[in-house]
Amino acid sequence: MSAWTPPPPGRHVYEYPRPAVAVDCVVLGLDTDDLKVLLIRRGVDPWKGAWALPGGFVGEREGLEAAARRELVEETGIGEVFLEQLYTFGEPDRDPRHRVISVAYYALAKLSDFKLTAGTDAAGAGWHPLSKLPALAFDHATIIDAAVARLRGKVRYAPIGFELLPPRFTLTQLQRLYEIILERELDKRNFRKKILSLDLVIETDEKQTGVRHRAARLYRFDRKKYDRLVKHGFEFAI
Amino acid sequence: MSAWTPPPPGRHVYEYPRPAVAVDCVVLGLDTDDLKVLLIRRGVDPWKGAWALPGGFVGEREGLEAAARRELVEETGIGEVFLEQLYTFGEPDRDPRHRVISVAYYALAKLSDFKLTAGTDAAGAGWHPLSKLPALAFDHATIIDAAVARLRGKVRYAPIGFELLPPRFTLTQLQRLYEIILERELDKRNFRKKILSLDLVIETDEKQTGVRHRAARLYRFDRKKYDRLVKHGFEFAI
DNA sequence: TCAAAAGTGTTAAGCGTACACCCATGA
DNA sequence: TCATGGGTGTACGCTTAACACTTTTGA
Repeated sequence: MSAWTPPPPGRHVYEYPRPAVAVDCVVLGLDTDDLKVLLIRRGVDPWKGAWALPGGFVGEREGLEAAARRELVEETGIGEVFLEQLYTFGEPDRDPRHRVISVAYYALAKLSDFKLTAGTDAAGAGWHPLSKLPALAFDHATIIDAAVARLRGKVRYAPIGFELLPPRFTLTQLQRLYEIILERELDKRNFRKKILSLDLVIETDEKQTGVRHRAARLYRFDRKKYDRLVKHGFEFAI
Repeated sequence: MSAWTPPPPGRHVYEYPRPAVAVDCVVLGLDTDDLKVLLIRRGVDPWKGAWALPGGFVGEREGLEAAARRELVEETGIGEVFLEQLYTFGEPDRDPRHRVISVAYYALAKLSDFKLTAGTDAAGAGWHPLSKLPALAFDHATIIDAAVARLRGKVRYAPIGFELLPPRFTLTQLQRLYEIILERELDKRNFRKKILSLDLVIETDEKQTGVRHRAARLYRFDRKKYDRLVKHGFEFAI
């Protein structure tokens, strides 16, 4: 940036070839027993017909996160989700035709809010388990790996897991969430003790419904309290 | 693969003005009792004469990290340092004249290897303590904040602190490093116990020199062993 | 009444924390 | 010999980890 020099006379900076700038979104959702990622089917070349991350080019006067949210709504109908910048991918040959730099974002969605059909739907969008992803366009498999690594790293030190659950959840659901993301089993009693000792997950007087065994109590995450504690130096940790 | 080709005639995405893509580098170094950042003086408008991060535009067929390393060498003479992508800043108005998206990197340098004069030198580069930064060009103050936050967060879970020290260091130097970065005092005995228990910092038979009190033993970080442990699931933590 | 998951306490080991004095060295 | 930092151990409290049975509910 600091090395920018004015374009020489007679030429304008816009005459130089510049990379195109895109955003791509890795939307992760939690299913019964695995994480899923939302993919769309590409309708145009290159990689026509392949599965790809939702995304697209950044508008001329549009912020990066704004572009990511716009693409998410346009291509998948998803709005109002947790969205965070992940990494910027800019290898010169990641797009076979011309230089495209992609600012990747990852989003955490409550799967229940976005029930697409299991594989593919009319709009060409579908949830795919991370364990069996189809062939993906461009370097999108790498981008997904980075998103999952970020989630795994961050879920233990930040209360982002709740973004994957409905507003009211059982402690067992929460435990399953950590087990799925961290890929290891947790002890039920120790988990509950730990979670409840943080005093950020508070019990409601509601119970689980539509279940054919003893109904569990529903809890909710107290974000206001969390925000307050963070201001005083509190650090969340599981 | 294929080189960039000029836009074909007619309506095409490439006719639209595109953001320029730059890289900026936050180079952090550890001084006796604070962290310093390497700034250069801008020679051109906008912000002519202001201090700014080293950086510049990404070449047409150049990777992002490659661009960051190139700018670092060109503008400060620094090569061969720890360098990691930080965040991409793309607010539409961050550059007053035209759209520039900047992929920020942060680097950790051994200050001793790059002794510039305390404030400014001939080349217009200088180390500035984070506690009294001059007025900075563009949103560079924000970028520096992000770099420091990343360092603070990461230093506890990854052995990146060593990048700020010479290859042989005393345990007191290492402790000071953590104290400066984390902004809190640590207990000497507990710190040593903890560090040595990780078994990644190993004692050499050398001693500190040029010091007017008892010379401390020098240690080194065993990166090979660390890499080996990481493969088996080990997690570094201070 | 059975199947399925909810809910609940105790103990032992390991880890973090607090704390103070003698030692080696160069000026 | 003095000033400066180097180097060392122990005790206490808290956190983590291991572990199994009873309860509730709907089918």
